Amino acid sequence: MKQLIKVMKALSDPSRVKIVKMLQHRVMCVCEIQAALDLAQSTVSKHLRVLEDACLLRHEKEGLWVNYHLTDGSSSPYVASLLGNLKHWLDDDLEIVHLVEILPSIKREEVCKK
Amino acid sequence: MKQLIKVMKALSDPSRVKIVKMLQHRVMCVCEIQAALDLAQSTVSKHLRVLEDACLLRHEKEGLWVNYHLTDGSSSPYVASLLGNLKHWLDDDLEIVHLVEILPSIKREEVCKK
DNA sequence: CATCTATATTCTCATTTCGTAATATACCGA
DNA sequence: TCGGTATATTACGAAATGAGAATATAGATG
Repeated sequence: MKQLIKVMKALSDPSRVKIVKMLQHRVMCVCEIQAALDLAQSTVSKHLRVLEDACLLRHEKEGLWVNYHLTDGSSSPYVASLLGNLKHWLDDDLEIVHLVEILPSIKREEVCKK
Repeated sequence: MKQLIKVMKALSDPSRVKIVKMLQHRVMCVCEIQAALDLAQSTVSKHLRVLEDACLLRHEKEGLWVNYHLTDGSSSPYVASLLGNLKHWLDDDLEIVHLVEILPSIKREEVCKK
């Protein structure tokens, strides 16, 4: 039960769902996600932690950057099903469509170094 | 997006998930659910409202009683998928197993009239 | 080592959420 | 219509949540 609740809670926030939808298209670092969602860096960092704690994401360090990507869902049937569903859910949501559209223009070399 | 978040939030609380799992087995009125979960009546009533607002439940009046039951999921793919998944999810969860076990012993004629 | 940069953590505040008790409402039966 | 019962709604407190600012940490580079 605890694990299910953790996954459901993780996916109960629009920003976090948007993060998942973006990561379906490519690996992203924190500052790229921050640029896409227009949130404070600490806010993004915390959202990522919640998603990772629910086993929806993983991260790998690449120098200064930290790359986040979706997991394969092998940690639990909840994660597998929901990540599977989210592959098509919201694909016609206007906000998501827009996010995915601007995704190619968000490059870490340009977005960071403020 | 809003609809998805509403469904996810509705299923982000253990008590509400328990209600869904019980309703898989039979229709229940508020006082029966209250007896099963050992919560205040107002608490149960509010949980039911959240679930119904997310289109996971419906209710029908039967005299003084209000019978709650699961929907068929036709309101949205989110509801359909999650209700579908919840048909087998948690079936081996100890707390859920226990709830389902005591379910037959909870009868409105005995449980109400305090 | 000193410094810059990307990220994580901490602090604080506003909002939401979950719970109960108290009250209001709806419906049944006498 | 009156009393009783089941449920919904309201009021309110404690705890969790989501946001940003400020600070700490980690890694790269000179």
